[in-house]
Amino acid sequence: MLQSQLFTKTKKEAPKGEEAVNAQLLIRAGFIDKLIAGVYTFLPLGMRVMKKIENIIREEMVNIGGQEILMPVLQPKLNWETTGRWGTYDALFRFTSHYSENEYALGPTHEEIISPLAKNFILSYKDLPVYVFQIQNKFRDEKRVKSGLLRGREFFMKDLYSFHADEKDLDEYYEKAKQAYFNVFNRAGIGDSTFLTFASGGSFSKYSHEFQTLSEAGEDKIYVCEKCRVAVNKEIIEEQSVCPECGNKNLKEEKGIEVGNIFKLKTKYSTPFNLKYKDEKGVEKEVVMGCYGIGLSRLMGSIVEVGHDEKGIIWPESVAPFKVHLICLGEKNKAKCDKLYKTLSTYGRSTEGRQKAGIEVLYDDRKEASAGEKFADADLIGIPYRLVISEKTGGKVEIKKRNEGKARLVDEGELLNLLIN
RNA sequence: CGGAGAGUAGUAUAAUGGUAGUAUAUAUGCUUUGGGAGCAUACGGUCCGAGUUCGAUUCUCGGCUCUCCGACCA
Repeated sequence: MLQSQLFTKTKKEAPKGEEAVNAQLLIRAGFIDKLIAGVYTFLPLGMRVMKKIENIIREEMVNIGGQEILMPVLQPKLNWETTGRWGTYDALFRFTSHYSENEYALGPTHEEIISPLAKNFILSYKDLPVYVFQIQNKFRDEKRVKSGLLRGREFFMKDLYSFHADEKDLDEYYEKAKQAYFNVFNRAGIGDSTFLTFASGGSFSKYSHEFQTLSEAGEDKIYVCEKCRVAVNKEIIEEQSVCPECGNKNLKEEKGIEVGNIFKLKTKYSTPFNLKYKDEKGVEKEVVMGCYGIGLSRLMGSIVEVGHDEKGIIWPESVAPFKVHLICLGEKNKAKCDKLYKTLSTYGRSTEGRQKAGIEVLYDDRKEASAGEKFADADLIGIPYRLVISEKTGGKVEIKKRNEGKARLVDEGELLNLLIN
């Protein structure tokens, strides 16, 4: 991608009044734009990050048997009346059609849609277990939005729903889902600061589990057992002030961002929707359910909260909008830069039928920008590898990682080796 | 939902009951290219409504919006 053609520009100043680091940096660098409080446009850079996060999550969900679907955001009142949540779910956006008396909701979560949907296809024990998920934007009428991408009214979420013949099967799958969630957060680069956290289980389970990323920007108080790398949410600390794994009473108070939540619904939604199956003996039984959510946009904000310095964002390579930021200094070097850009971005594409995607490069080819401006933008945008070609680099290329201070000169062969491995 | 603060060019800021200033961005020209370059010229602004006033961006009231704190939160 040529930076001269990028839709967005960086800003020198953070928007007025915006205190959350993720909001400041993502807006300044041109990843997102705020439309109203808690509602953002994802710009080209932000969209690339979002797609990478999405793909990581998709792979992990498919890996535990998830089948992807897409349910409607626009939903009828009836489904919400069936569970009694039309009147009690405060965060539900509700409205009436201008042409009729029909009332609708914008989906904040999809138990009310997936449960009756599943009735069409789950009739027998032979149809179980089954797992479906979707990735889409959700709407919640939050009393108070806050902290940039961390709590919004419209946000991206992955929600997976599992259907089982009995609780034992749910329990087994729940553990698999837990592991898949760890994989997601590890791959997204925040594994080191993300803790499995025991939280309220509602009326049907003792616990649910949250995945909490330690951050000052977090809104939850959690108590971390450093031995077991698990934590307890403050909401249940009255009844549980010791580590549930090892009994350790010496827990450390921290603030966390809830980046994921897994929950055993059991029959909470199968009952109102009459979601049943026939077992081997022909006896009707209720389907047992689980639900598993990850907020993608919140995850993106969390990654920025965890990975930044005073100059800008430091993206983990797995979710960075580009792998390489190539900076060309001086018009005299343009031909050299163009050539390297072409080499990198087409690398491996046509060699002996191997299908490689090429290296993702943002090429700062802007004539008018000064060296300082280009460096400042590179630091702000936070792409993992910065390459520079200038008068000083001679026949070589300077390479510097965003999270390291030192730059060094390499030749093209070494460069390719570094970037491919 | 309770409380607090704030709305002035694209962005960030200053000032004023009487012609709204600066920086940056943008446009043009020239110079410049290793840490947000220089000179010149140009373009561009007081959230909405009502009230007070000869006159309101400024004062008063109402509304809307944003941010923060708290409460709430599958």
